[in-house]
Amino acid sequence: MAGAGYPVSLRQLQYAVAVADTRSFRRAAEECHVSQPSLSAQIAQLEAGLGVRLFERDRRRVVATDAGQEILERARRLLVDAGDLVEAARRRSDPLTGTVRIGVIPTVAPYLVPDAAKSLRASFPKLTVAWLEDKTATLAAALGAGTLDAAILALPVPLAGGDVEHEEIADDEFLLATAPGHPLGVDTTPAKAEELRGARILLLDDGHCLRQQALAVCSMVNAQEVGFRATSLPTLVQMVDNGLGITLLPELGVAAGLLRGTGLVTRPLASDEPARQIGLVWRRGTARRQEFLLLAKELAERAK
Amino acid sequence: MAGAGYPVSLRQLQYAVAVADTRSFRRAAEECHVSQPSLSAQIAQLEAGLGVRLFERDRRRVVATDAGQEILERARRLLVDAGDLVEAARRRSDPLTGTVRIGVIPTVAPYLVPDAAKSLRASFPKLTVAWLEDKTATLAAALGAGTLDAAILALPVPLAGGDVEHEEIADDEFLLATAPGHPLGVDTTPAKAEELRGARILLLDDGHCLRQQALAVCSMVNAQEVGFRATSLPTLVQMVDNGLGITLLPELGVAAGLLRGTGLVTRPLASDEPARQIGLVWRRGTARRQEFLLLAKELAERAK
DNA sequence: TAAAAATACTCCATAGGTATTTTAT
DNA sequence: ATAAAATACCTATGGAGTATTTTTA
Repeated sequence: MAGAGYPVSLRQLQYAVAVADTRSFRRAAEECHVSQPSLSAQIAQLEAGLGVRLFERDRRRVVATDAGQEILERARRLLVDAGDLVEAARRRSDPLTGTVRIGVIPTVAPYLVPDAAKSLRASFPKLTVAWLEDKTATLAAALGAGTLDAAILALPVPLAGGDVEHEEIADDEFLLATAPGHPLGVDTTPAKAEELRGARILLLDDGHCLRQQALAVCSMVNAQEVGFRATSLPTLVQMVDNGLGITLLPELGVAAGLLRGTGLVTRPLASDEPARQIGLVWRRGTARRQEFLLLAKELAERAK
Repeated sequence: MAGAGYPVSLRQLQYAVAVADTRSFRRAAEECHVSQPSLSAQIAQLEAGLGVRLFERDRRRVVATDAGQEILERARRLLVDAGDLVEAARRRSDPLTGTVRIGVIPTVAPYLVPDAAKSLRASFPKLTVAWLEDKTATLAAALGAGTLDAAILALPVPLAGGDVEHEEIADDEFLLATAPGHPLGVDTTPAKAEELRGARILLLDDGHCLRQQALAVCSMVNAQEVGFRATSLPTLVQMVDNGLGITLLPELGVAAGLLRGTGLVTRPLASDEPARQIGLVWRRGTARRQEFLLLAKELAERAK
């Protein structure tokens, strides 16, 4: 078991990952705050220790070899795990303290974060939350890379690689939103998907997961999407208010005042229509699992 | 992403694990081939870097603190992963070479290993296999600890922690074995479990997984186990030959000559009775996955 | 030629060693 | 009294720095 010690060091792996990320020894050295020769030496030593060339150095670019690809992938995971180990120790000496980086998707952030931040500050005064707003794909990547501690996403989590756990925060139902006077808005009983058939539907831009989820409702009845798309929920609301069509809005946003200042009318969807689940997601093995469970509980309270 | 570098080193973690394993700084130092003060210094530095005390040093014993328990667990995983990374590089530069440590359970080893070793030597001449015979629980632990590369076990794998993959090698059917002239042995048609009702059954000692699997067949019909147990299959065969009862034997052993020199009679069990599956198991993330797939294929051929 | 990585060397921070002290039973 | 870990202090390996050369589009 003891063997002869590992012929690699975490620092060397860190440097190698930086080289892979920046595709340059010089830039990697900058990023790691060491001189280029120092970094070169460490990479050379790493390659010697492993008995394998990791990078092919061409004149104007550095590319990972086939073996390098695999080693780098393992190195990234190892470094994330090492970070988790360190973080675990920090948690031990002082739990619910320090800074936690949480990503939130744009269709949830404005309607949950302000309230949540206030509530968390009250419940966990020593915990600082750095909120980050971005689309699902970006957040998922950051989570895997260890630059994000947790993320508030729509479930199920579409994470390519990487082992994650989650805890549900809220069921976010869709509401059918129409301009005042629109025929679909007169009735106030729950709307069946059937009623959308042939209606002019406005949706969010691509890249928003909310778009996919709304499409799932629409596609069932072949509803007709109009030719242009909104880049945010407030824009979408404006467009509907201007009579360009109808849309589906998340209850969470509406409850948080998304419709303030407009004349929009909403109806719930019939209960058999799909709702989207919002959850708090984190890397399995994170040091802060306990905290995230508490956080999720607190957030679930707030979402009601 | 770059941050300030990790305040821990693989070497420090190695030392810490050695201390946890030996429960002594002095013995850990020996195991790591360094002086005791050197190791003490590294542990102190590690504790300082993590901001947490890992070990409680009492007069005559060293015990891991609560935090130490968790950190050590993470450290072990990290070191295994680091070993896999190094191994992955080695594989790259020279695949199907070197030594691979494979554990085998006692009820399979004598009947598969001799043949398999010969066949593997022919197919992969540069690969040396170090065979290890032990019970399932021991092998599983060694696999998790990284002191074993793979194991031939009965499926499903009863691994507590640790992520493993497997590939099936063989379906090992049970044969009903009786002393010559025993009423259950006259017929040669497949035996129904029903027929075992009330019979005096001989089984292996505890700790052998084969015992559990045979019990699964017996318990269904409430067969009666005799008061003593065999410690190995050959002993079991002798006992049956001496008329102490009947038993269930794995086809694999019988095919390999387990009954040679005895008068035992066997009948297959009816096809709806459970057979045990033998598989090759390895840690997920091992560097040698490709080799193990080839190995399993080769072993599956041999098992026929 | 110019930009990037490799080499040459110097320096110092630190892992490791030996000798010794402290501590707890 | 004794066994084990901590401390003191010295050595030397190797990681990091600056200056320079090599390499190749």
